[in-house]
Amino acid sequence: MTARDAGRPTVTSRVLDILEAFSAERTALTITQISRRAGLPLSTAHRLVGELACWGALERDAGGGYRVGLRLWEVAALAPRGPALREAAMPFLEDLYEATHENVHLAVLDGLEVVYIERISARAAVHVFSRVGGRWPAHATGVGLALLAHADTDLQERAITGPLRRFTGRTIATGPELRRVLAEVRRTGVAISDGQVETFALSVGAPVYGPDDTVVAAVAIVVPTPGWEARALVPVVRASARGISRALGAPRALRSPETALHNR
Amino acid sequence: MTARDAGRPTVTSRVLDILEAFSAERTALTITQISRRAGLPLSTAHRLVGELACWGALERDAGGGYRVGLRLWEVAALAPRGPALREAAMPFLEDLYEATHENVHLAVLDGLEVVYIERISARAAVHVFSRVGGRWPAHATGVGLALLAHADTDLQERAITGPLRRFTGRTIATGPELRRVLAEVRRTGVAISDGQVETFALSVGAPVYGPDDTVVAAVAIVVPTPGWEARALVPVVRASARGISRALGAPRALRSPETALHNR
DNA sequence: GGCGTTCCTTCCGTTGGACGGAAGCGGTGT
DNA sequence: ACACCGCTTCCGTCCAACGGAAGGAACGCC
Repeated sequence: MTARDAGRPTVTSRVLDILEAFSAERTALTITQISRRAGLPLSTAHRLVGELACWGALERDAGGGYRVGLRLWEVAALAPRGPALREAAMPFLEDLYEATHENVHLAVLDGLEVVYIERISARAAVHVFSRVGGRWPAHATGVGLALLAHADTDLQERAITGPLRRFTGRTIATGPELRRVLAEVRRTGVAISDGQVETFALSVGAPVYGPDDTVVAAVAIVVPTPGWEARALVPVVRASARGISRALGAPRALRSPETALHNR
Repeated sequence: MTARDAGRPTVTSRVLDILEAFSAERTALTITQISRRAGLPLSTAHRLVGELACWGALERDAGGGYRVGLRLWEVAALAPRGPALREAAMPFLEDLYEATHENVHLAVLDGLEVVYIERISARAAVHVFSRVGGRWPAHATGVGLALLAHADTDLQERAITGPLRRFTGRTIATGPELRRVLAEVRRTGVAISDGQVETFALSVGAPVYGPDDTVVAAVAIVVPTPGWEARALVPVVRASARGISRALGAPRALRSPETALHNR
């Protein structure tokens, strides 16, 4: 599947390997470090990094090291599933934050993981595991369950049959359990992850629909668990998701307000 | 200077040309469009785009077109001058927004242009020209003047001697005038752009200092001009800039609060 | 001061991957 | 049915990418 599956390194794959060498822990690297992490000969890394830096995809810092450059960020700011989505959702996320003063998440699905597009956190909030641009297994979090429940059937099957990483004693750990939870999420329209990532945290998530009426993202709110009831958060999260869907132009969000979906 | 100055197209430069083919107006392109915009033969574009899409730098949408991918955005989220800066500044920007409910900008300097890192806008705000990830000439805006005034001397000279694009009758249009304004900005610590981009808008900007006590960014607030006085905004903007500088670990921001810099 | 280490940069002969014209394919409009 | 447009695949040519090697600069240790 990958371009370098046959051990045939192309120039493009090397360039991408260089970008991949950077991580949240290592945002600044020397050429030598890049060459090691990307598995490239020093002279090759030197040449490619030079070209990338010249264009602005990488930048040199004061010490001579390289960092991800502004120019790359400018291009990335055009990603529809990233900043463009964030832009539309921001007002609603701020409302959600104002209503609770807890952690608010906006994420999309990529494979079996969620990628956090935006995060608003309480100043002195509970320990936050998420990071904008960061990833997390979908089966554990509120946003992840909301996204997975509305994903392609074969993707769901891959999640159900695949290994499920365990974070706490309450993390969903078996396929049948995940299948049951996903069905429940589809029935109620919201996903609740109670103590499945951290024992003392609770997350309520809801799917966000795009113009073609498919689920494109999910919002969630994460709160400390003694002190909040999941039931109390369901209406605001659902309303926020509807608002974002409407802003994105989802037909579904324009229809009858909360009748068919509302159970009980 | 450029890698392709000698008309020697390298693979890396072609890959970057492909990324460059995307713009704010055209966020989705077909292979044919990419090949035209990047000036590449179709088969070459096809091969390179395929590799980029395989890695995740580009993504296919429902219609078969290509968009900037999430994976690229993840890497770009590591840029110190982008998201990392934004993260530290966000609480202060929100305070600034709460205090005025007008447009708040955070930007950095790249050449003679500013690049907007973050923007908070009033829901039904005045017409907004800026865009996150967008560029604007530095000599006209509040953020731009604040940044330029503290930039390298030779960069300032390039701005002063270079052509100055005019937006309104009040846009700074001559070198000597710009030189005078920049000196004024350094003296007062704030930059005021009154009607220099749009006739009925006023902007007050202040520099943000990094750990090494150099100016790394600028904050500004943009308000409609009949209804606001620049003088009234100076304290909040300055306080916000100081707050962000402190959050970034600037020694300067820890020193005596507002004595030496405060004039009158 | 001498020496080892580490990292950056440049050079250049070899070679294998990038190149792109051409042809085939599928969809759409007239 | 034909023309058009865009996507995809193929394959022989050739030149740009490759990377080992050597030189150079900066730092730290004995």
